[in-house]
Amino acid sequence: MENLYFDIKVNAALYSKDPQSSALGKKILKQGILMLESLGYEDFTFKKLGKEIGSNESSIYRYFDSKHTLLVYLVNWYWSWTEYRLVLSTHSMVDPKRKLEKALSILTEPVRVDQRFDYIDEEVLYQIIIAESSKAYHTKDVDAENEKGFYRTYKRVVQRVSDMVLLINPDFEFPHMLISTVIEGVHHQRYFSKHLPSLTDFEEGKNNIVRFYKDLVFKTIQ
Amino acid sequence: MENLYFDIKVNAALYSKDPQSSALGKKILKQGILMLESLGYEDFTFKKLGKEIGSNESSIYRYFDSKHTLLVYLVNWYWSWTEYRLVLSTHSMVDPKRKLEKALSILTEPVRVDQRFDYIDEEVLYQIIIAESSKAYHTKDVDAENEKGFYRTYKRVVQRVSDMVLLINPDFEFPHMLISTVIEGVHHQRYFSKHLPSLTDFEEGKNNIVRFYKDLVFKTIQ
DNA sequence: GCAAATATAATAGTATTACTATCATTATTT
DNA sequence: AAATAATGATAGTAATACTATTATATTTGC
Repeated sequence: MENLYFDIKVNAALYSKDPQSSALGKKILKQGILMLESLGYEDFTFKKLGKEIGSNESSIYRYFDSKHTLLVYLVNWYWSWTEYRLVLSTHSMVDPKRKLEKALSILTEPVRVDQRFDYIDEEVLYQIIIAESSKAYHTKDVDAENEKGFYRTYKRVVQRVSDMVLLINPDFEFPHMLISTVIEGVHHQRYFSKHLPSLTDFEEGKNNIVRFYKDLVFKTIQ
Repeated sequence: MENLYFDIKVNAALYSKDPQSSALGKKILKQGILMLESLGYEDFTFKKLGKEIGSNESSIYRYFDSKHTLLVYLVNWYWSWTEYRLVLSTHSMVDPKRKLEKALSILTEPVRVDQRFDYIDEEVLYQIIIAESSKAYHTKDVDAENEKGFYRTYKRVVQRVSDMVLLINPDFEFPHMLISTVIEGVHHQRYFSKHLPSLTDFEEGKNNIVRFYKDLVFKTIQ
C-alpha cells in the first residue's frame, strides 16, 4: 500500500542507490531505523539487518556504502523533514515573536508520527537522533563529508531559525550559537532524562525541556 | 623525573590496574591521549598504542578492559581535574555572582596545561573531550555503567555549579539543565568552529564562546 | 511470450578488530 | 638467590566491515 504524496529529498551523495526508489530500499530504511534504535549504532550491522528483512547483506551494500552513511542518511532525512515542517508552519506568520516561538516548538517538542511516510517511524527515528546523531559528525572524516554536503540540511535549519532570531533582534551577535545550542541541548536533555537524570530537571508531563529552552532563547536575545 | 604532588582520583571500576601507579601505566595514558586525539576514537586501537610505546597489546589490557573504558577513564580524569580547579578557585569567594562567573570561566575557557601531571597533556585531552567525550555515554551500556559510577565526576561538577546558580536565584527552576547545556554546548561550539563553522558565530580571538555562554546564563537565571 | 536487462541472493574471501589464554622473560622485592 | 610480580610474545577466536564473483529471480521492452 502506497500512501505517500511526496518524498523527502536526501543528498544523493549519501547512497549508491536511492532507498526511496524500491521496495527493498524502503524495507532497509524501515527495519534499519528499528534495529539502529534497539541495538544501538555500535551493535547494529548490515548482516543482522539483512537477516531481519530476509535479505542479503550484499544487497544492502548496494544501497549504502556503510552503516555510517545509513546513519547520516537518516539524520539528513530527519532534518529535511524538520525543515519542511518548519517552513510549512511558519511561512505565513508575520509576527516575528510568534514565528520564532513556533519554530522553537518544532525544535524542542517531542516528535509525532507523520503518516505520509510509512517506511519511516518518525518517533523511533527521533530516538536515534537523540542517542546517535552526534556520531554522524564526530568522525575523522567530518571535513571531507562536510564538503560533500552531508550536513547541509542541518545547517539550513539552523540558518532559518537564526534568521528568525535576527528578525526580532538584528543586533544579536550569536544567533547560530544560540540555535545550535538549543538543538543539541534538547537532544542531550532528552537523553539525560532517561539515563543520567541528575544532569537535568526533567519531570514527566511538565514540559520542562520545552519551557526551559524557549525561555532561555527569549531572555538571551533581548 | 617526577614532578607531581598528588594524583587525580579516578573511579577504580574504570581500570584493572591503576595506570597512575606505574611507569607503563603512565605511558599508556600519555601516548593514549596523543593517539586518541590524532587517530580519533574509531581508528584508535590498543595494538597501535602498544606498538607506539614499544609495549605489547596484552600489557595494555592488563590496565584497561577496552578502549571504551580508557576513554571513560580519561573523561573522568578530566572532570576530576576540572572539579579540583573549580573548587580551588571559587571556595574563598563570597559574592555569588563573582563565584558563578569564575566557575563559568573554568567551564567555558579553553584549557591550559597543568604542569603537575607530566603524563597528561591537558590541552590534547581537552580536544578529546570536545570531539569524543559524548561517545563515553552514548552507549547501550550507559545505565549499567552509570550504576558503577562511571559518570559521577561529571555529575558532581554539574551539581556544584548548579548550586552556585541557586545561590543567586533560589527560585530558578532548571539549574542542572542550564549547566549541562552550557558544558555540552561549549564542546559542540568548539568542535563546530573547527569543522562546521556555519553552526557557530566563532571568530578567532574574540572570545565569543565564553561571552555567549556567560551572557546566556546570567540572563536566563534572572 | 521471450530475450535482455536489471535487481537481488548466495557464497566465499580478506584484513582488521577486540579481545582471551598461555607461556616465556625480565624486573623487583625479600 | 629465590620468590614474586610485571611485562612481553605468541597464538587463537569470533565478529566486523567490507569486496568480488556467480547464480537466480524479476522486470521491461519488443
